[in-house]
Amino acid sequence: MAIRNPLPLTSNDTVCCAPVTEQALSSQDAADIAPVFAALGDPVRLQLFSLIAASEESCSCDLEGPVQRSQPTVSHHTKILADAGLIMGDKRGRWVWWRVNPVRLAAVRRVLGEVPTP
Amino acid sequence: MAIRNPLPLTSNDTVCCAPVTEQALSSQDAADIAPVFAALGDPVRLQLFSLIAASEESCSCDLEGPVQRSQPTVSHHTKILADAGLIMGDKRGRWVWWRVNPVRLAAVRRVLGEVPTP
DNA sequence: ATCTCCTATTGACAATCATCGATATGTTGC
DNA sequence: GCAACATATCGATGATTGTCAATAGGAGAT
Repeated sequence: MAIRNPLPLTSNDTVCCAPVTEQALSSQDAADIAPVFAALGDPVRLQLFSLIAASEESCSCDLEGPVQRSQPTVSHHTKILADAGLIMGDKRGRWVWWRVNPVRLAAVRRVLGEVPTP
Repeated sequence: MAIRNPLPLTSNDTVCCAPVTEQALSSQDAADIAPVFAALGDPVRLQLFSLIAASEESCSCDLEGPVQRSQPTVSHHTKILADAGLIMGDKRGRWVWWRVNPVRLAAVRRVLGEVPTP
């Protein structure tokens, strides 16, 4: 369940780029970050992400019902969310438990120009 | 240059849904909001959006250079960003001047669970 | 070991999308 | 009116994507 890194994070958890409201992105940075937004850009994945984000942990078996998609399709979408670094999976026994990656979520917010909390 | 409304805003500028960190989205809400993230999910569009967001106003003629795409392609992408409500275009003379829609941008941040600024 | 259950992968297909050349629309200046 | 320019639309094409049936991989239980 390794996480590739389309939105690079430095070791101290800051983000690669300044908020878009402050500085335009280079083509390279845009190419790195866009997949994270694309991951949230599908209705099924956005709902899956919200289901996982709204509770501490979610089993995959709890996700198929709400989104009304087949098991392979849900697995496909969780993989895309995980590759984007937005969620992390933890296999315990037969189940995979998903939770959001709060650092990545904060990074996405910051790219959108969130005012830093003082 | 009318704006369709995939992410409904009420008259008082609040958002349709609670942050995903607080409550999961319904299928309907996810379907409404996903196009906004999809609009940011293309590298060219994300860079265009950042170029527009980083300055008060941007002429279309200033956008083709940085993203290295043809005029029809840039026009296509600005239309998608505008349909998502993320940018607004103002035609003055021969040029269209683009600026971000701060309300919509704040709404997107809020969906991602931004802490409300007190 | 075998059976059962949960998840991931493969293969295929229809649908959507990004891209650009050509063209249309509309505006400015002469 | 006419020429020049900025933007939008159309049509076509190659690439990507969302979906599911079928199958494989792995973990617990008996």
